[in-house]
Amino acid sequence: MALEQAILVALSERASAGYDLARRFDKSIGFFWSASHQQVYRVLTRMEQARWVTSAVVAQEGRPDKKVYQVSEDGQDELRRWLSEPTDPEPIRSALAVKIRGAAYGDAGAVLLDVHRHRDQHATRLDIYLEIEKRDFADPARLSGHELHQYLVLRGGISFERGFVSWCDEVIAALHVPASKVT
Amino acid sequence: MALEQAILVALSERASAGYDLARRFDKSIGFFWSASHQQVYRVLTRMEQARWVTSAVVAQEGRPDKKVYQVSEDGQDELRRWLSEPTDPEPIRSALAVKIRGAAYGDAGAVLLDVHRHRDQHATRLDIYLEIEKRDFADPARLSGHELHQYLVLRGGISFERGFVSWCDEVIAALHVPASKVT
DNA sequence: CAGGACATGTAACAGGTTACATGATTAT
DNA sequence: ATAATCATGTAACCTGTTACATGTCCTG
Repeated sequence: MALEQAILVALSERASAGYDLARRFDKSIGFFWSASHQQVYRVLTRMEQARWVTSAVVAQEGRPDKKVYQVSEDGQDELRRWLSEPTDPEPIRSALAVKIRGAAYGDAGAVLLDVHRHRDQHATRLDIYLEIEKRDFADPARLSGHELHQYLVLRGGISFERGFVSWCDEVIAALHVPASKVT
Repeated sequence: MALEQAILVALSERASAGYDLARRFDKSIGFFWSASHQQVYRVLTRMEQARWVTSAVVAQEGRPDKKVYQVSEDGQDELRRWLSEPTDPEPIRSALAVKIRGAAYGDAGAVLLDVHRHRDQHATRLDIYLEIEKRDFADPARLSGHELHQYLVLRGGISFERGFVSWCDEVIAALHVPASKVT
């Protein structure tokens, strides 16, 4: 129910073809709402039928034509409506947490290895966010409007990734067999 | 793909009927992997066919019979296999982040209100976790094995909720129109 | 000439949500 | 009486994933 709205936000920021949109869902907007290109195309078709977006075919040189979508007035209404409505809390699904909790029923060492892997992935993601923060939001005190909003979402990502990494470190510290216990 | 394994972990901790399992997915294990009772029943049926679990009907006085499930040897094998396998990162879907990012295209005040709501929900959840920590894990240095694992997962929840609340506070501080700007 | 980027999709399936259905017992 | 708790499900639907399909152009 919210991929539609995420697309409305993305298209409000910039009109795009399905392909471009799908790539934007691999970064930027996709950092907070992931979607595959198949999903994007399917939903875009549905949204055009509902008249939330309109499309215009744009011819290009040396490349296939593309269908550029933009938000219609109905789409703007819908986005406004959704923004004013309370969101219900997202269900949590952390396979890593399930694994840690169940580690005693299998190879706890393998689970620890996986915690390491996730730690590294999230640390990498954190670095990307910190880069973006440095590059695009050097002076946060002066931000306002849309830029401020983007910055705040990025801050959420930074805080989330930092928390994840430090949790992994705590798990690693607790489960990594200390020398005193090996004997 | 991981509800099966979450159920295997839950049933390894304690054999249960579908109804009890479903309730445990409303708390405890459900804090990290949510599932509705319909899902639990459906997957349990599938798992019994795959012989990962076995069931025994237990008659009760003054209450309907219940089918108590327990993990079979095949189920234990499957859980061990899954625990040794790398988990891929969970896709992130935060409708609240999408909302904040799109706040400029609608009523930013309503979005702020929703941020407050989420802040409160997560603060409540944090309190629950802190209560559990105090009650069940008073002396974390002495924990080992399964109890330690449970504790570490709880620590993850605490860190996540704390991070969420402080992110909301940052958003509220940044978007709450300061008196100097009202004039 | 092979591989990757550009561009748009379809089809089958798996996973999750919402609504409905049944029936007993216990507490208010 | 009525609602809540115990207990187990079915059916329809929506969302998301995986695999497949097609064709052009540009770069190495």
